[in-house]
Amino acid sequence: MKEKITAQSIRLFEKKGFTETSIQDVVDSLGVTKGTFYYYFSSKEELLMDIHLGYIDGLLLYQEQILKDASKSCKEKLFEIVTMLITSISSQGAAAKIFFREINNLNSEHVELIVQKRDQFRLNIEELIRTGVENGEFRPELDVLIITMAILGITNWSYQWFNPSGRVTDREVAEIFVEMILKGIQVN
Amino acid sequence: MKEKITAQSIRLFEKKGFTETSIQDVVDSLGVTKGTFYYYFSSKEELLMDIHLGYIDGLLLYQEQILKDASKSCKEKLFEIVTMLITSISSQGAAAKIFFREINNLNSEHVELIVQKRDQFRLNIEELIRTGVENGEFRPELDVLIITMAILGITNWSYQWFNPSGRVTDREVAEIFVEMILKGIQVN
Amino acid sequence: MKEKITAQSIRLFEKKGFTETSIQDVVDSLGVTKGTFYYYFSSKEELLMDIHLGYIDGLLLYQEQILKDASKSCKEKLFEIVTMLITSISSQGAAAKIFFREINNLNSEHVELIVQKRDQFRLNIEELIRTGVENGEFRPELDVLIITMAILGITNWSYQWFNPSGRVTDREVAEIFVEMILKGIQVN
Amino acid sequence: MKEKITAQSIRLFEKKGFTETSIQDVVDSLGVTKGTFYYYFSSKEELLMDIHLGYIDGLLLYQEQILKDASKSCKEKLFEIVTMLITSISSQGAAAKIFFREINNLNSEHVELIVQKRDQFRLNIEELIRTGVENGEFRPELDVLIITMAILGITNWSYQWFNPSGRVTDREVAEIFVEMILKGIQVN
DNA sequence: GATGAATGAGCGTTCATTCAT
DNA sequence: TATGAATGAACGCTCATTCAT
Repeated sequence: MKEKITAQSIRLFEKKGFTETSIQDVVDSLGVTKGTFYYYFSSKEELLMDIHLGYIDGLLLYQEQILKDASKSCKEKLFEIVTMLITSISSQGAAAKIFFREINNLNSEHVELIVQKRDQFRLNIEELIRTGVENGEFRPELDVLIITMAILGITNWSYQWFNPSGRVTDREVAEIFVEMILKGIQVN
Repeated sequence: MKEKITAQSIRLFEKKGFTETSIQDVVDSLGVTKGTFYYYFSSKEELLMDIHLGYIDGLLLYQEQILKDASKSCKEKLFEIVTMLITSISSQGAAAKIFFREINNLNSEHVELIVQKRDQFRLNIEELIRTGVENGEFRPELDVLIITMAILGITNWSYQWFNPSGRVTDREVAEIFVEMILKGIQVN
Repeated sequence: MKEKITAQSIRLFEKKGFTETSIQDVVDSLGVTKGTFYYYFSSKEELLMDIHLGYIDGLLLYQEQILKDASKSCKEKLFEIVTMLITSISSQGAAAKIFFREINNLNSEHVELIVQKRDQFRLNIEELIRTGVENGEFRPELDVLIITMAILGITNWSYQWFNPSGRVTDREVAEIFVEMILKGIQVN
Repeated sequence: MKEKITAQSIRLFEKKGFTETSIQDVVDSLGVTKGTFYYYFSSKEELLMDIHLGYIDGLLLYQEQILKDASKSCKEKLFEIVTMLITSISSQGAAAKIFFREINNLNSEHVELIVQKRDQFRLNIEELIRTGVENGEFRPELDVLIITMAILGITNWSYQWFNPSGRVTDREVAEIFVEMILKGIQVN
């Protein structure tokens, strides 16, 4: 039941927004009562936090697996991380939208925890870029921090537009993105 | 007075969010009463729409000026548009945050209008890239639509992190971004 | 309107208890809406605090007037204070009941303030007894603190049973009380 | 288990109040579940009634024992009853507070029964005073009903302030009270 | 132009109680 | 005996909006 509530909430929060979706909306759509909701969650905010944690923890876990694989180059790892992000947006689009859009509806302690985890994710990419610079894969003059923000912008922004059933698959988008990140768009 | 209300609202909406900011908050912080608000605005949503229009119309206007300058190359125009976006986030940070974050609080007609304008802005960039491909500035195999989304992601995402009083100026960020967009990050 | 709400609330809180009386009950009985209530009071607890302050401040003010009258003996002052308490319970019975019964529904800060005022009222009586002992009106071996509590018990308890329209008037009750306090009940 | 629930409830009801203490609070603090509570009690109100009965029935029983002792004078009996009341507040302080404070949370039938028992307790004291008047121990002009209320006020009020671990013991308080009741406070 | 009293619909949350297991 | 999922009614409170002045 807790999972049913979470799943349904993700759907509704994505469609109507967190604040605009009432607990009543959630439980009505499941044919249960508000009491049931509060049996499983202590507050609406806790539910939102659950959704946030479910999303970011999954990403962090997968990112770590990618990064610790000593057999791959930095370029390959970058490609895999970008792919992972687009894929996650593709497969968990609703949760992703909530994650990027509704963070301000968490209380300050929870915001802090989520921001910490987002920071960790970003720092891991910074580290990857830095390593790539050091081992000669990436250009030495790069401003690692800004470049990392650019890469995150490219990928994260796709929650705003990427359509899993559109012309281009998630993997193809990732390939285009990485091609651009590595080679740029100009003719040499 | 209408402008004072708008300006103050932008500040409050950015800090606390649109839904979490009440009309009472706005008028209290200005030392006037709710009646005054409703003399100038027919609804809270109209105020939000005003803020949205103020932001996007400014961008569109400036974008057009950049694009119609026949003396500049596509690369140069791209640089100017990127700079404009970062600068706008730098100088109108609060309005930018509201623009990207609170669109769902507009009613459906207004959402449609804003989306149309955002689409126009994007289509203009697509057109610019396409022209660059055709005239040999950009690589011919580019997927113009996805690349445009990547560029928008890079720039728009900066509303999430760019700090005008930080280490790097808006212009420097724009330069780093365009350098990356054009040349990529890998060593050739 | 604020006074109408307060007056009606006193009536309802006395009859049904503070917790058992809802804001809905209050506003329904006045033919207004909840919004009106919250236009005048920031919370239900604030209303309760208003009622408490209205009661205790009135008593303290009157008590001071009695005590500062240099022309009266301690016995006379004691009689006037007892009379005042019974009379206040007679004329403001409902507020008195709420005052004695519902203090625990105030928040901790407000409880502290009210307790402080009740303490002040008590300390003033202690001081009166002490003065009476010193000037030979009262017996020298009295335990002033406990005696004060006994006097307060006699008077305050009357909120539980005193009926203004009963056999004995408030003034008569006060006379009986003071007679007993001064002379006791046994035959000498 | 039923006694454990009752004992724990008395502690919680005294600290937080009856209405403010939920069944959940009670069962959580005992490490059991709500179902268990409803196995032993048919309602929260029944539990409160149990507490009331436990307190008043004890007092009535003891009062009867005191009163039927033909070897004691009315003064002595009065002293013993006052002592009993202060002692009960001292030893069962929490239950006493609940008894005096939460009676309004009983349903009307139960209120009636408790009031009846409180009345019986009071009537027994009235009878004692009346006998004392008739046999010459107490002054003949006393208003027995009001005097009884005064005595009850003195003793019952002590649930508001008496501290068993304070400067004065329960027995000493009783002695001071009875001394005052019998002789008054003025110098003859 | 501006006020401020009043509305009314809705929201998040609580909690005593029930009941199948 | 005891559990725990589920209910449903109520509650305190918020807030965008209206409107007579």
